[in-house]
Amino acid sequence: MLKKTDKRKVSKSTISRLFVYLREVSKLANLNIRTISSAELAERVNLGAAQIRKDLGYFGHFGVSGSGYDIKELERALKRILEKNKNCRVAIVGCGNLGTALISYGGFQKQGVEIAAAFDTDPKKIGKKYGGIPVQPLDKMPGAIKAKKITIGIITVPAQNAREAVDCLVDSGIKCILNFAPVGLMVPEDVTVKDVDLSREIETLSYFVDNNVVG
Amino acid sequence: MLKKTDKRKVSKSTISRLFVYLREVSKLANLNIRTISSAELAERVNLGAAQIRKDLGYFGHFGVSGSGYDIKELERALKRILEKNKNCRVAIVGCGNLGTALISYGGFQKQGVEIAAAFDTDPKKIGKKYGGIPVQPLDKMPGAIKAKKITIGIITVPAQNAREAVDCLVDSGIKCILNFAPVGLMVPEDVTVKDVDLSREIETLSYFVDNNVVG
DNA sequence: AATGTTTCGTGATTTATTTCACGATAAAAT
DNA sequence: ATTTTATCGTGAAATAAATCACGAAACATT
Ligand SMILES: NC(=O)c1ccc[n+]([C@@H]2O[C@H](COP(=O)([O-])OP(=O)(O)OC[C@H]3O[C@@H](n4cnc5c(N)ncnc54)[C@H](O)[C@@H]3O)[C@@H](O)[C@H]2O)c1
Ligand SMILES: NC(=O)c1ccc[n+]([C@@H]2O[C@H](COP(=O)([O-])OP(=O)(O)OC[C@H]3O[C@@H](n4cnc5c(N)ncnc54)[C@H](O)[C@@H]3O)[C@@H](O)[C@H]2O)c1
Repeated sequence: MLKKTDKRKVSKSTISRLFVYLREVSKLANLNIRTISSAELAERVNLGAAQIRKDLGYFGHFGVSGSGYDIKELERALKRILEKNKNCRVAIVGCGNLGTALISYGGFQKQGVEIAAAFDTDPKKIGKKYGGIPVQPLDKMPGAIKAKKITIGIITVPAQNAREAVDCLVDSGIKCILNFAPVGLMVPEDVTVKDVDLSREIETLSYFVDNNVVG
Repeated sequence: MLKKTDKRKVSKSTISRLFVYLREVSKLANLNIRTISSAELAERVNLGAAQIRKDLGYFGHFGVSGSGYDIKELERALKRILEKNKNCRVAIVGCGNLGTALISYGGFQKQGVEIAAAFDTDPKKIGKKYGGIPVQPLDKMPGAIKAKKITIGIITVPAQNAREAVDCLVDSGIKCILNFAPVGLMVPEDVTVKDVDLSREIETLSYFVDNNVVG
């Protein structure tokens, strides 16, 4: 296992891929398959075999030369690396089209992601429930975030309100934000923002369609 | 301007950032600001100034030494590079939580992205309309895609139905797919798939929260 | 007109990420 | 027991992307 100080040497993309491996390996475990080679796993997740071996290599030796990886063992190892025992709790800020779609999505639970609170400024929405989660006003945020041990904020408010949403999350002690609003957000050094810009994804794809270039 | 054959030298990330620059520059144009330096623009979009200059450099000389970029001119140039005059039409496959959120989203229009058709297999959904778009069965897809000149397919069906959705899109002539289902999709060589894996984004973020490492 | 200041454009450099390639190892076969 | 085969783990090489740094160009000031 990697020492704490070495963790920053493992790239974000590696970690992100480990979740893909875990997902696939869990699927295989349910099918009662015993072992898998890096090449077979690579095929299933559309990645290179060397990539998989290298990614795993940062954390230890999980495979057996000649026969590949024991699926149960690999699953256990990945769960340990990714701390998938520990649930992660998130708050949704902005209960519109997208926010409510996320709240209503059943798939997060299975991945250990719990939507633990939802916020909105619209008085007509406050008090409503989506997927059992009541919509609260912003001034309840600091308390709720602490009480529910929420560590991630998800911003699904219109771009022009994103500033307010971020400030409120940061003031509530949140250090990690997933932002769907199409604006660059300025945050303190110790806060991480990951942007998901869906319009941009589509536009970028469309550029490559029109130019017949595989991106 | 870059020759057609050179386009594959421009990275996907560069193209993706150009859309960000365009968005910001359009905003500035509306505020009647005349010029901006790469450093100021960089600040606004949370990127490096050199990055911006380099990205633009692939396509021509748009700036003026000493005074920066003329905003109107840069906006025009970016629109030309990105062919933002040409609208891009997409089809949504799977009108559940996420699919309908996308259909109902007003922001795509502004970015020149038109949702031109929607499909589902659920008989209860077929015929319904979301944001004015009627939900059609899968067997109408090839015809609708050709008739509406749709070039991008968006997959918002459950993972276990993604295979069917992809096959149907590919058979309808689609070469570019944005996939929200958390599965690796096998497609022919000439088809591009961009995955948007929201669970994975959250999980990856959460890993870095817990480990106090800024990703 | 000369001088100082700003900012671009871009080759060179650095950093990050992926892929290659092969020795080592373990299982299977003879 | 030896050979063959499969497959890992990983340093080295290749590729891709971001950042630096500086000459040249344009503007501003005196
Ligand atoms: N819906 C989509 O498919 C989609 C696609 C791409 C991008 N986005 C982006 O995601 C964000 C949300 O989109 P949407 O379609 O759900 O918008 P929406 O208008 O349907 O919902 C926004 C919600 O945020 C609430 N809100 C406004 N200011 C707030 C604040 N300061 N604090 C808390 N809540 C606040 C509003 O009351 C509303 O309920 C937008 O930034 C949008 O650009 C959405
Ligand atoms: N909703 C979210 O916030 C969210 C978050 C992360 C990932 N996702 C992923 O996005 C996808 C959609 O999620 P959702 O919550 O909207 O699911 P959903 O169950 O609400 O909707 C899925 C829709 O697809 C339709 N469908 C099923 N098979 C189909 C087929 N072969 N062709 C056309 N339509 C078909 C269903 O009838 C249903 O209307 C899933 O793969 C999910 O894992 C969703």
